[in-house]
Amino acid sequence: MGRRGPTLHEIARDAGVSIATVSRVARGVGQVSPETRRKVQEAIDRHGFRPHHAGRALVKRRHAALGIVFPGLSGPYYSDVIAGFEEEALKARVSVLIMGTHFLRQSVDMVFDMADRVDGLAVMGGVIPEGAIRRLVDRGVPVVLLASAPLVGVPTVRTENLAAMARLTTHLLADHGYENLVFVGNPDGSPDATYRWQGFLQAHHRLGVEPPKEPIRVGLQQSHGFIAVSRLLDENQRPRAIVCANDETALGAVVAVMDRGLRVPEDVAVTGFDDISMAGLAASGLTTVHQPMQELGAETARRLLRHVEGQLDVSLDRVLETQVVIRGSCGCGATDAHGARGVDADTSTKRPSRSSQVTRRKK
Amino acid sequence: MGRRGPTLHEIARDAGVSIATVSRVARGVGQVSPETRRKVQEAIDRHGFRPHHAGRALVKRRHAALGIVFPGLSGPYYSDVIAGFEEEALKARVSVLIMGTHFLRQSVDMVFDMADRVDGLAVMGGVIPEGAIRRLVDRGVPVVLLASAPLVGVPTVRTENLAAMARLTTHLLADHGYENLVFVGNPDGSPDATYRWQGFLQAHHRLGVEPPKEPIRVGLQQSHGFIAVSRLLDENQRPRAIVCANDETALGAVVAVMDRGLRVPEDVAVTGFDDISMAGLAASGLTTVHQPMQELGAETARRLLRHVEGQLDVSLDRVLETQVVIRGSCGCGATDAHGARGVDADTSTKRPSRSSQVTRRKK
DNA sequence: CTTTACAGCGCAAACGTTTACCGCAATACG
DNA sequence: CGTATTGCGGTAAACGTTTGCGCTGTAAAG
Repeated sequence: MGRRGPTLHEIARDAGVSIATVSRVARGVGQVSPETRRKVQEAIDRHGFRPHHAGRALVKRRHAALGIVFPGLSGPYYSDVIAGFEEEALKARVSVLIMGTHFLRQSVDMVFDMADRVDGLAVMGGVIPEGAIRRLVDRGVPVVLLASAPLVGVPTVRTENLAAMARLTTHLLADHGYENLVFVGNPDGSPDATYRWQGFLQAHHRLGVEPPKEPIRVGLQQSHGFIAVSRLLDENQRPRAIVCANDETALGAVVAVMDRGLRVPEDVAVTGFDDISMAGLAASGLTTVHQPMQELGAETARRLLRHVEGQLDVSLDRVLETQVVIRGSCGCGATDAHGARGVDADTSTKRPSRSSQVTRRKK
Repeated sequence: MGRRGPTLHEIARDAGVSIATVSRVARGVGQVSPETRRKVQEAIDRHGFRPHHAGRALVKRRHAALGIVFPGLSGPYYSDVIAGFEEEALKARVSVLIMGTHFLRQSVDMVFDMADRVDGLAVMGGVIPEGAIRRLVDRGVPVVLLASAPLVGVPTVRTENLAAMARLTTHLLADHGYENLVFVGNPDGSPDATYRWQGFLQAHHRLGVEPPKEPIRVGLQQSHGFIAVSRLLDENQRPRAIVCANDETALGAVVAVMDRGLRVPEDVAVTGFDDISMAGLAASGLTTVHQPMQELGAETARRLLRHVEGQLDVSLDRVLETQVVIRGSCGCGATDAHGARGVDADTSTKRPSRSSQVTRRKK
């Protein structure tokens, strides 16, 4: 166990120079004669020398790594955010440490462990308590919050949730004239869900419609949507439309509805949020809100990188735009079956619909 | 920029002891009187001391980190494998470095960079050339191959692809009596695709049926399946069944078929591979092969951990079982619409079907 | 009262880098 | 021919830990 490969000293001995010279040659800096450089380079190649990361990190006081913390790791949402984050980090030649808290209590400790081996940390909203974030920041750890409610003194990157959900809900209420909507999702579960629930409420209030007292509080996975809606229908409380906190629960909801022999959207309309790449597939295509998940990750990485350099205003709160995407599951143009987003996004038709600021997307 | 937080020295000075004692107290080891321990612990708490990772890594010659390398990062497949890997690593209190090569040439260098800062590396099959793997191993880097063709001297963890695909293809050929099958996927793209193509061929040969000369060589994303099948149908070459290399392309294929006004499975049957959680949703539920992706990641992590400890037989080639899952898209029981796997897997009915070793799954 | 044992803790040597500083030799300049 | 200048490259001091070793002093054993 332990170290593999040669050190500066061995190369130095072999090449008959000092370790300083080897270090200079290896990094291609400093004043070294072509002659010496060649000789040293040969020794480096011969031994396959590569500098040990820890030694470098110690003296440079940089880990050359960024960390990102999520509640869990599986699911299309996380993977897209991670992909954007990682790609941007790689460009800056910085490694990415990843962690899912899995909702364990011990996970806060693990986040602190992680903080000790990276230069900066991206933390998704809601995964660890605010107090822990504060302590991290107080320790001097550069932190960027991701999809989180803003916290004073901590830069944030997120997407617009509230207004988008309000527009989507308004579309159901005003354009379709649906009454009796339900909301599936737990507002206390994550900041995203909180804002979406608020947008749902806001739309009702603006239109003078009484919203449901309570959302159906379940998690964000497909199975949660399925179970919640199955139960709802079994109780013979059939809503006209089901507004889900994200696409995965919405897809679960669609299955549950169809499972009871009902049709989407004729009997029950369903909407989602996120616009994951599968959203175009379900039944007649899921009406949802598009948010740029990959860009969310990428922007977070860029900000974090700047934060590490001390070049970021910590009061930053970047809000990325989102867009309502109308497909079939809300009841619009049922003939536009299964719009295939992600398949050919460039040619997707965007045109104003009945409700302004709403994009209708087909094929 | 650089270091934040106090060092052993500052705590030692403050507590009036030596750094050795502080180190011992911080780690809870060695002989320290209760009195001293208390005093030092107070100083540690007061300053919020946490040991600097690089210092420790240097002397312990351990990074306490594992790396995992994929071609890309987004998509349900990777996220599940990663989730399994990460969870297992976390249990061992080891960090996870993640990287997507994005099919760039420079990525091989980056893999070597990564190798310098982890204790072991999991590499997905096909992402970097075999020669690079060899060099990694020669340098003494513990490597475990993931979903790769076996390579002598390098432990491998993978899932059974060939036989499963042969069973699935046999089901289409023999049980359904379909002729004129096409295969969508690039056998040269990844080891998984290679084995699946071979299984497809094997089934044909065993039944004495002439297989297609060539597969339709496209990538593994949904859009690739959509485009490939759209083109195929536009050329008026309608196959009776489309066997896809994975679920995502299969889902793309389903959309393409429906887009032409054709029905799945009545006009064209479609099958996938992987059994991602969305597979239960598409149209009448995707017939596919279930493979334990999360377990694949977890098992890889466990093996890698043992490899790092020098306790792993490098000739290991672990093959995880897979299972054909029959849903509606192959033409079986069209009334079983949209089996919702993942929703309630425990209650899923498993019963022998016409073709042995095949599981029929509904709801 | 002397020896032995051992708990408690400090000293100092690693671990493998980077880099400020300095000395030396060769060149340029007056 | 003496003096600045400059290019090379070596010396050594960090960076922050862990840990083998050895020195104390007190307690137990003889």
